[in-house]
Amino acid sequence: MTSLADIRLAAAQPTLAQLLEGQGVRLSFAKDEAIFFEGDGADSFYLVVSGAVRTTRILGDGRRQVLGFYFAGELIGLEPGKAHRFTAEAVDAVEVLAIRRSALKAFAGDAALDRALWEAAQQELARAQEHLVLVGRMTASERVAHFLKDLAERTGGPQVQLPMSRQDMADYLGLTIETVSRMLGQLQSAEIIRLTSCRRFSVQRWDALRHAAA
Amino acid sequence: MTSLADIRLAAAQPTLAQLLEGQGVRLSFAKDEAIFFEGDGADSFYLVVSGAVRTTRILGDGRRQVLGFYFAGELIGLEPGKAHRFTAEAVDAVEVLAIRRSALKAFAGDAALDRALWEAAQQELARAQEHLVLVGRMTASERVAHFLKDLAERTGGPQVQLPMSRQDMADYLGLTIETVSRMLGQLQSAEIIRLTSCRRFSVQRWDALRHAAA
DNA sequence: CGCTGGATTGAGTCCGGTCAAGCCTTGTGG
DNA sequence: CCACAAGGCTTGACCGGACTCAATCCAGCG
Repeated sequence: MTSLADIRLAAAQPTLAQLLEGQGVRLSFAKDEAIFFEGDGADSFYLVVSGAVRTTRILGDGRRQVLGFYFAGELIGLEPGKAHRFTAEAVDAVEVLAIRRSALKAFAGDAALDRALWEAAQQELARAQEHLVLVGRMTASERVAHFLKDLAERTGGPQVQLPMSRQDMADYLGLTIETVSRMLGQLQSAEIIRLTSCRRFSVQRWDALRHAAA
Repeated sequence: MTSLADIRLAAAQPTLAQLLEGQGVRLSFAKDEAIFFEGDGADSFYLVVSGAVRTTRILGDGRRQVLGFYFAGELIGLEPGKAHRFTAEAVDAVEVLAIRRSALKAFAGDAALDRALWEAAQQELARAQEHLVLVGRMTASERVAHFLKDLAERTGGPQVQLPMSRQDMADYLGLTIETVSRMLGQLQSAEIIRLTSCRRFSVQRWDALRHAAA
């Protein structure tokens, strides 16, 4: 059910999902399937409809950095140039809306869409910068705590699902799976979180989690 | 002297500096002076005219991450929201063009400017992501080599100036000044670079430098 | 020429990585 | 429905690269 307040809010700041509704092509991807590869022609944007997507860069010797995780309503493919600068893969079963860049050009002059894209790009930059501080200057336990806090805040519920593997988390945080596992153990011993399964947790003490994330 | 080719190029892809020429207010800052602080209202963009600027984030306990260095022709202040999310400081003597965001709105519809801003934002995102890979997954020597390579490529000349201190470099790379110093020493012993002074170097073997940067 | 602050160098420590073993969950096939 | 296999996760022991602390060097500047 949609309230009047919701309608006003939507009118003031329509989301990308709303603006792009009905546009583009719906595509499905299985767990670990690639949506696009680094080097592929970047002729489309992808709006995540459901599931989780990771973007990654692989170095010659196999080292991997996860640049980001994307959930429903988030946009992938904001890149300069005509080739993708990283790979995007489905973390679990994923549905996306693929929108050709050329199709967007047809909207030129749509102020609401322009504005939403501009905001999304700036938001994306802000996230990359936060991520940089995390990886550049925080300890292993701070990184893991920060990651869990972010995820819990994005989700909202008391039980938080971890769609990604330990390897994904480690490569996102610039750590190893062993270190991630140990830090999770520590946070649990400190009764800050509780791992109800290895892909699901709940926050026991929010203040302590925020403090641990520094 | 401006050739016909230059004019055509400028017409095809005018730079931000060209588009904003004559706009805004020229400001000067002394070494280490702040252009704006984290938390300040973000009502302007700043186009660097001369000198070098660093953007930084400081954590509660004094740890610092340098998010980026900006040189002549580059734009600072692409941020969502109305408050700056980091501090910008002059690395050496700096001149900038301060342009009110509201003044830019007056240009709405200027397709060339819109396009240039959009490109700048995407370029900035790409740089942040490269930086993330550097800090998240590269060794100390790779980080330093990569930094020197980037700087040398941006500069062009055989002699490259380092406007920033070792502390700035360390905080950009997620290392300590001692480690930066040691890695510089190693690169010099390997005859890949030559430090003509501690703020100036030249590349001896480009292939080796690129290789060391992985 | 001496002062001062940044840069270098050295010695020792520690956090996170590596290697290895074992556990637990999930899924599959008898 | 259970046995088993396989892959992901955890745990432990040890190692090493980068950090810390400290002494010294050196360049720029008054």
